[in-house]
Amino acid sequence: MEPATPVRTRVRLVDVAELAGVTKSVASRVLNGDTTINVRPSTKQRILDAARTLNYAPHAGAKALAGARTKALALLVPDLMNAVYARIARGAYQRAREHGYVVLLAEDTVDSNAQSDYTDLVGAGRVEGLLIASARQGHPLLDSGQLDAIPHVFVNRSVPGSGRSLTVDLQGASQIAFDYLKGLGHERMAHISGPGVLMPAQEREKGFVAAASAAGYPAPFVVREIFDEAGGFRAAQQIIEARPDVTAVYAGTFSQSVGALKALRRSGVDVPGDVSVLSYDDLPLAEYLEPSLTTMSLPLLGLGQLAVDALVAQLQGTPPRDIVLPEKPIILERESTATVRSPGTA
Amino acid sequence: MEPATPVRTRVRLVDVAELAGVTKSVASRVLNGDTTINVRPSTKQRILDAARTLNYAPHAGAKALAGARTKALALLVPDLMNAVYARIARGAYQRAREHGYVVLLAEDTVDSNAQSDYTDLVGAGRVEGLLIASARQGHPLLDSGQLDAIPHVFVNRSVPGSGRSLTVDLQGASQIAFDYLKGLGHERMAHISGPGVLMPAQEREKGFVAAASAAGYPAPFVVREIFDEAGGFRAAQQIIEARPDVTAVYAGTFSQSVGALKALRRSGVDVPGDVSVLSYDDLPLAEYLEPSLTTMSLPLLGLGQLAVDALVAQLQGTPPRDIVLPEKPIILERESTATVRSPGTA
DNA sequence: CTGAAAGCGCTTACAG
DNA sequence: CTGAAAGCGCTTACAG
Repeated sequence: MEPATPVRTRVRLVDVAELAGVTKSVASRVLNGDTTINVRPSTKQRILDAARTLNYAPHAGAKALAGARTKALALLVPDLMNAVYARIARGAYQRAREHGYVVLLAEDTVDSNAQSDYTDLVGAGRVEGLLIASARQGHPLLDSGQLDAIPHVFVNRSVPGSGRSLTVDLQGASQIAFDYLKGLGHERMAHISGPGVLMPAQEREKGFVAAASAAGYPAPFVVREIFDEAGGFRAAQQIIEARPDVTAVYAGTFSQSVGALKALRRSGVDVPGDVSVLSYDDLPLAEYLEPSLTTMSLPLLGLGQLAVDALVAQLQGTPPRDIVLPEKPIILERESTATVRSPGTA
Repeated sequence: MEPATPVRTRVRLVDVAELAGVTKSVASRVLNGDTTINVRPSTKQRILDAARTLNYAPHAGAKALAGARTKALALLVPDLMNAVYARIARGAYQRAREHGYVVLLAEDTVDSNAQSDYTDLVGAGRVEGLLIASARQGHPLLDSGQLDAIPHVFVNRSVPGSGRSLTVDLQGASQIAFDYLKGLGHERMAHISGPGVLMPAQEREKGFVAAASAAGYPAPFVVREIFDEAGGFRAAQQIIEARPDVTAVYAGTFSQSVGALKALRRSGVDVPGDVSVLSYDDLPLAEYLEPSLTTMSLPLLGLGQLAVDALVAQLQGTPPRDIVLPEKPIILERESTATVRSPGTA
């Protein structure tokens, strides 16, 4: 059994140079857009044409070895199945291509070996930088000190002291959420938050509580559950039980909202008649649920795009800094939220 | 502005060799598990220890240049947001790691440039092989002849004549679906199929129609719509309008089912009282919809895993062949399906 | 300005 | 069996 060998032998830089009647050096410089070189436009054109004719694709490994940039970035996400990361990834891909970079996506799950992911991608010299959307507190990469050696950016994660966090203003989002619900006349609200160790959950929670306090409203009832449907389900049960007078629920994720909807329905609580539900993450599905979900839409695509911008800037020597996306999240109103029921109607 | 240079200089093979007191050659062979070499166990151990101590990570580019395998595969999916591909991807990652490979994920959307994706990954020598889950008919890669030069496998896509298709038996799945609905007493069924050009849609459709015909049942009413919620919504509307006597709907995707549920609800059709809905793709969400969705669960993780196995085998010289997953899909029964309503009850 | 040459970090025939 | 050496395809000081 012979290893399958590619049929066609690789087109090399020399081949291009030969066809264009120049040396490798010139061809290399022209192809790489070196501006310090001075070649006749006709020569330049000949080289470009030759490359196109031969379908020249430079060997990434050779380039990297010779000291050139690999023009590759890696994006680490905690969960491929999560639509939020899928959006961020899409934004990152788009923008990366505009910068001439490829993005290599890796799922950095809790049980997968972050260490070997890192080694495979960074240690092996495959990528120039890392977009990390998977950094929870205590993440192995954070403590290993390995990140010191490589340009990186934290996406949708504020890592204290890193100076490299790219985030949406979630406290601000919670303020918007509060104002919206308040505008509908709600006073007794609950918030379905996430695991305490997760920064986004903390931010949302803090902002919501602060907003209520600033408005002189009763403190929202906060319950922390994991970010999936089951978490939302349990959270809603707790809310109904502990605070039956709550008229509005603000949930941290789409999945939690779906779970909450189910729990409320089960308990005979009408949405939005008795309780309004405000969700996160405007997925196509939101419109098709029963009732359709009012959602807070975060600029996720933009987050991915700006993350790439920030990383590329870092690669070019700009000192890294924390960035909070300027775009405000917006609320897309659907059926799950409504004016508060008049007191005593229930 | 200086380019950010990594602080630590790279640990090379020589460094490991030196520390272990051997030459590069020996170190290389030992590290790569060359069995033809004969070294004392103690020497071998010293080399391994040295590598670990120094945290040695071989430069992927240099290895590739020197003719070694890159130990990297690329997976092309049409849509990152689609949970089906996320599962396939997860399966592929797992298995690839077991084989010592990295998987680079790329979203190969209709409007993205498949050509440049290809060039970036294959042409640049970044990967040894391609897992293609994005090949629709007329896909640029299919006609360009470029695939001749690289080992590849089509995942969940049967590309006629390729001899490299890895698929689930969707006709068989449709047979199972039919038998299930028939078992519930349904006779007048409809099928929400997908765009005619997509092989999976064709297979499902063909199998369902054939099953009905073989059983001597009326031909199912088939409507072709795109694979998302909106498609399912429109499809259900057409079904209600054209065939109000239909009692069971078999939808090709989860999203279509969600859309269909909404359309039925809107039209006052009770699910499963009036019409049963059988969906595909057992997502966590299925349980939380109203009513919860009965789904056909495909061995998606296994598909990703076997795809990697097949590609790795190909890389080792085994002639490629079409493979149909042996595992049968299973039906997870929930609330959206029920025994047919007794005739005339409506 | 331009081209010849060195060197990036590996692997693997090949000679000893 | 083992080690010195060539070579993979590039880039980029450096000498001319």
